[in-house]
Amino acid sequence: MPELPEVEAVCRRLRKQALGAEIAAFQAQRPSVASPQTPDDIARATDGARLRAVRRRGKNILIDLTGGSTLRVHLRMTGDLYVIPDVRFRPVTARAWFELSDGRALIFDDSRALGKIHAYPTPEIENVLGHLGIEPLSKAFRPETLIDAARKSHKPVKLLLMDQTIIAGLGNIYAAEALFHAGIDPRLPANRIRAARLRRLHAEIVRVLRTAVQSASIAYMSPGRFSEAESFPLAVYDREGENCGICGRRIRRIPQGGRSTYFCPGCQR
DNA sequence: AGTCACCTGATT
DNA sequence: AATCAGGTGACT
Repeated sequence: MPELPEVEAVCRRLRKQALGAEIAAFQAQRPSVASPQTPDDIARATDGARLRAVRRRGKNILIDLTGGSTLRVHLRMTGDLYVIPDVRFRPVTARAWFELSDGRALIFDDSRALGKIHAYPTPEIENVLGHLGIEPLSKAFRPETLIDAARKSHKPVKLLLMDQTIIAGLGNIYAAEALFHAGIDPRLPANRIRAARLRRLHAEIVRVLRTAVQSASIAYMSPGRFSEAESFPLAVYDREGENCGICGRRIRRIPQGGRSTYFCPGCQR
């Protein structure tokens, strides 16, 4: 589910459904959702507050509240955040929820229970997220940004792309997809890739993410729970053994940084 | 720079 | 029973 495009889609849906809503109560089915903070910390920051704005920074969802607090929600691997008409309809995988004054509920649904909700004074958010790198869909993300970062790193370029302190929001799927479309072998040390190819990679990162945001926003906004997070075809991700749509060679899967990287040995060199 | 722990559920 | 999963931070 959630890399930058899916998180962005959740933010858009939240704005549509819950901006202005008032929080009546916070409940944590699993206290660790707030760790190292406590459910009481979250309740204190949110009781009686209204949702003022919903922002995204990398894969973080930021909910600014009246009263001066901001919630930071991280979906990690399996999290989702959505509004339902009545808290009694929540799924068993609801790890925490906010009861809204209008009777609805904002559900933090997370089957794997790795996601987090934290509360901070709004101005502190800058420091909390200060380690994050550039937003890849912002104007500030230039080819030179990538070229400079690559020059300083000898790790495999796929791991560079997934480093949140360099680019905020790229994850395993879209890093692999961008590298495929740029024709770059994910194993290449970043500092051994020529500037011209990094320019191409920059363009493909932006293109892949924009496409995915569009797709995810439509998928998440349609009524009911999303089940197919990716409704547009991925070129290499999760396609080990299939034939590449461009050159026909078998797509490979290799471990990188403890996770799977998919790539086409014909197209990516 | 690489490995592991955090969790649950789906798949092999 | 074993392996894998789109993330991240804390270890070695």
